[in-house]
Amino acid sequence: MQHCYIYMKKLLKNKKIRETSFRLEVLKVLSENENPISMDYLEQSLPKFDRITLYRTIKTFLDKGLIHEVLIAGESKKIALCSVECNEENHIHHLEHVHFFCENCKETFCLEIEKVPTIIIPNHSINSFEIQAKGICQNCK
Amino acid sequence: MQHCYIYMKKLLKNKKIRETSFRLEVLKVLSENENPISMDYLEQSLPKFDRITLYRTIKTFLDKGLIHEVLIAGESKKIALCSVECNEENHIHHLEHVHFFCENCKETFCLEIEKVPTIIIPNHSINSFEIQAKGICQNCK
DNA sequence: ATGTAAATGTAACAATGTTGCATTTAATAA
DNA sequence: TTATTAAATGCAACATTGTTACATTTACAT
Ligand SMILES: [Mn+2]
Ligand SMILES: [Mn+2]
Ligand SMILES: [Zn+2]
Ligand SMILES: [Zn+2]
Repeated sequence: MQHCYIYMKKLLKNKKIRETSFRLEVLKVLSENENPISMDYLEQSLPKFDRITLYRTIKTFLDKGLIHEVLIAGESKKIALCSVECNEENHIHHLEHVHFFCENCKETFCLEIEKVPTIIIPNHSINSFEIQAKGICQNCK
Repeated sequence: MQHCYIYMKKLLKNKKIRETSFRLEVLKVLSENENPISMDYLEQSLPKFDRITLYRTIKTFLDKGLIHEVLIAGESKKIALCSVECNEENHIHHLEHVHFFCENCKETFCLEIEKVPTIIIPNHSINSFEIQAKGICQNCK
């Protein structure tokens, strides 16, 4: 994950989000954390911030598909950067995005795994689905 | 789903939750709704209630495994009764519990489907996992 | 450089969740 | 049945989280 401003500015531009200094600060914190972070952690990581502007920033980032929510039962809501799309140098395919919560270190991870077999629910048409797994992470084993 | 008080009282007893009139009222609303409901809906469905007691009731129900949370990205938190365990008369096996959000009628469903193939994440040990699907439900097709 | 729509900061407010404590109640023992 | 006791409740006061309105500032296209 790159943290430089040029990269972050490009991220905003790609998603048609106006570049402001505050949005770059928020994006910097998100970029520095590989794993999903809570609003609480985000606020503590920002040097100075206006609470209302932060809410609006998060809403904008969510609406424009720059970040996504990570909801694990019993855990506080977290957010994480969406993974970058394929480009000329780097193609990611046949991978399924899952959320993993480690019951030992309490950390939440966004993981890309080999595509799991299609889920079928009789008489329902599925447009998308999410998987949240709990267990013991790589580092804690 | 049975709604009678004898059944609800048994539910509480089985989970070692003290029987009180307020808890029976909450349980009644949950029993009357097959699908997960929001706190907001629950509050509006209770004849009279104390907000603080309601929070504590929900916490107790969650802790004792009588209800479970249903978290869908972008939707408000919902709760639903846990399905009844197997007993002498009725055995349920090889079914996986999934949450389905209908993008048309905006309803959330708890569904039991044929067991999906095991999900494997390299170097992680999975104790449990949840699936949240979005699409069009049975009724809306 | 200028115009304009978007973003920000301030304030006031609304909704949601928590804690302490005195009173009431349910479950248990006598 | 009654007495005992730990749990649940209701109230108040508080803390956290999220929203709205509006005047000011800023980004960005012309
Ligand atoms: Mn993720
Ligand atoms: Mn469910
Ligand atoms: Zn871990
Ligand atoms: Zn539907």
